[in-house]
Amino acid sequence: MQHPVPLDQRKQQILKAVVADYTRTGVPVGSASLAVHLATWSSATIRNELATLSEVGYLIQPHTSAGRVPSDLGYRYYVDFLMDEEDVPQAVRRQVDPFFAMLPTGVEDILEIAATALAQAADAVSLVTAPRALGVRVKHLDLVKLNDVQALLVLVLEGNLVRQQALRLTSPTDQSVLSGIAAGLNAVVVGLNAAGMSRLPESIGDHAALERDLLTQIIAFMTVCDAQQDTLILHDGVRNLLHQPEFGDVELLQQVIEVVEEERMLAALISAADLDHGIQIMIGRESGMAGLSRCSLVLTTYRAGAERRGTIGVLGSTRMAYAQVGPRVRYVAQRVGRAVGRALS
Amino acid sequence: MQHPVPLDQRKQQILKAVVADYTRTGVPVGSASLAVHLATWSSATIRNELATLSEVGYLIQPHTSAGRVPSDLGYRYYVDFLMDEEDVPQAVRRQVDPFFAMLPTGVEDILEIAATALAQAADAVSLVTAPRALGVRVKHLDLVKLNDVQALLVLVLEGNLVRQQALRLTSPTDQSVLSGIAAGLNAVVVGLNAAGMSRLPESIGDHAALERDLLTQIIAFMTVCDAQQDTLILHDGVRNLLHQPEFGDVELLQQVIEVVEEERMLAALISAADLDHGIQIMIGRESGMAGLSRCSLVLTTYRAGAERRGTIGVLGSTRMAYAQVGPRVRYVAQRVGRAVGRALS
DNA sequence: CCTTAGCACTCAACCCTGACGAGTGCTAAA
DNA sequence: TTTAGCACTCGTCAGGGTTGAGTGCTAAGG
Repeated sequence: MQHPVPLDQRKQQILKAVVADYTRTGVPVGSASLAVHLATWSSATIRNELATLSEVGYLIQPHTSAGRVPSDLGYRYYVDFLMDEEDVPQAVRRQVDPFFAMLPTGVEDILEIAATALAQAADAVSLVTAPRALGVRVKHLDLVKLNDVQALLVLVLEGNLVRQQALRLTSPTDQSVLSGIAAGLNAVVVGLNAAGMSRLPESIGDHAALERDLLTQIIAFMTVCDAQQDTLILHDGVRNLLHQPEFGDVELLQQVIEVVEEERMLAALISAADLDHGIQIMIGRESGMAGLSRCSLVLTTYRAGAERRGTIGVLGSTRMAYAQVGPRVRYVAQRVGRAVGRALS
Repeated sequence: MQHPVPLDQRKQQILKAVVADYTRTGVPVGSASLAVHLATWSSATIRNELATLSEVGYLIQPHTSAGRVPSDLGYRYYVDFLMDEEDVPQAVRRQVDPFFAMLPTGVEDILEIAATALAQAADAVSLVTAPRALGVRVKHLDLVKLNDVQALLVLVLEGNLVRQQALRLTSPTDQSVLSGIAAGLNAVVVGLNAAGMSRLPESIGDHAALERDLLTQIIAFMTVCDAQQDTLILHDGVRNLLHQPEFGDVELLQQVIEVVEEERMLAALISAADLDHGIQIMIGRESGMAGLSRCSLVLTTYRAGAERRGTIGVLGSTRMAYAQVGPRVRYVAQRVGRAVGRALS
């Protein structure tokens, strides 16, 4: 991001008022309507200021005789320097909290609930990724015979994530033998992650070739799991976009829905986000995604325990109420973190 | 459905031509354009026939000087008596088949792939429910200690469906004890469904109260699973609606998306469908769902093995090409059935 | 009796026009 | 430096005329 043009006190106040007005009404805002809010100056003075704000690129005029609309850059300035975040109102808290009052065991269930809750709380499309823990650890494993050449691996990971995968068997093997191997492996691998397990196969002698082969396959599968973890993206609330005037244009809507349904694009976007600083707001073209030129993303992480973290956030119109959305995303993130942490036991 | 008004040969031919034209163009079709297709009669003759077809309710005139559009009833007559189903073109087969070339283990993965494939093949919103088998049988179970008051039940069901659920422990129990109980239960319950298991707890004496308690909870959970099975509905392809002219109206789009995102409504609809006769087509208001008055559903079952069946189908505009969509839904259903059956081993 | 050419009629869609008004930029005075 | 005043721009909206697709009816012809 390039250095923002500095603004004096009055210009800041006016820019802030433009953003507030436009967010509320969705209509380009003119000097007259600003003059009633900012009674200190006349409409003519404000007009002059608006002209310079347009010159430096913070405001845009849709056409000559229209009011001003904040540009992406204008929103950026607003978000970085002017915005006063609002508390999450009681009404919203009371809407969100019940979702987390039920206590499902599976992390996936919690995430699905979180997506619904956030979509409702922020009146936008919600996005949630599964909690990523680099090198998630094994809590328990089991092997179930499928047929002569395949066995099903059932892995219980930290956070009660359950993963299954078919493993190939080099020779027909009874369920009782598989159970024995599973018990043996459990004694060794519990509490280890993929990296921690990588040396284990070497220590198994030739007398247990099958066991070693299975362990190798298990490690490979866990490595894949690690890599895949944040390609899973849940979303909800596309309907919330539809009652916004800017999406009355079906063209625009189409582009946005295409991006949302094509999870890969979102995954790329989310993994590109820099979430070390609490919350990341991507405004309009900042996302670099053509279809989202009129949309903004507000993303944050949720933490469950010290290590596990996932991403949660919303996708909405550039015109969204940033001062409200940010706190609400954080609020839900905190609830999700707590719920996932609880599920982790 | 009430008795349809019978039509003579010529009226049938004209109705069929109206449906074909309107499906292709999306514009109300007039007597002149029909006269070039049906060169046997003049536009005036056709006009007379159109008038009577309107009278009996098979056609609708948007306004006095517009052409005719098929009514729900008109489509119903077309679908029941006039439609010649088209073969699934090679191009579409080549588009669908690769999806099923990959072989994921989990049934859920297959369903997700199927949703994507069908949405593409039918150019509409696809809907897929999990395969329902009344009284699904247990293949394997395992118990993992979570903490002093909870244990995680991992159930592997027929078809390699894995389900997990936290169970309450009446007293602190070691993992080794839980593993012993799991082994004991496995010897008894494998191959049984919820109903088959219902008598078992009585036969366990007081010396194994914990085991009996856990078994009771497992049975309860399986019963819930049975009931929930077809509330899981995957969908894909909302974007396909957007390039259709009839959904240029955002109002309409909003209603449809609301129904699709609110899975409960779809679940009600699908479970109300009568799928014993191969394929069910619900046209417009026939679905009884207000938001879907301009949409049609084409649903069928897929079978994996003798007992398991799920529902798969599409939701699209009433104006969809029924002659193409039906066969394509069946084609994908057949592929899904085969894939799920294979995953079932 | 059925078919069809001809014709008057209807009505949405389109384009043009002028009035309106919201909003601007500029200028000159306070 | 601020602000009142004013000319100007331009999108929006309503009215009105034209166009053209499509109809229903009628009367003539097979």
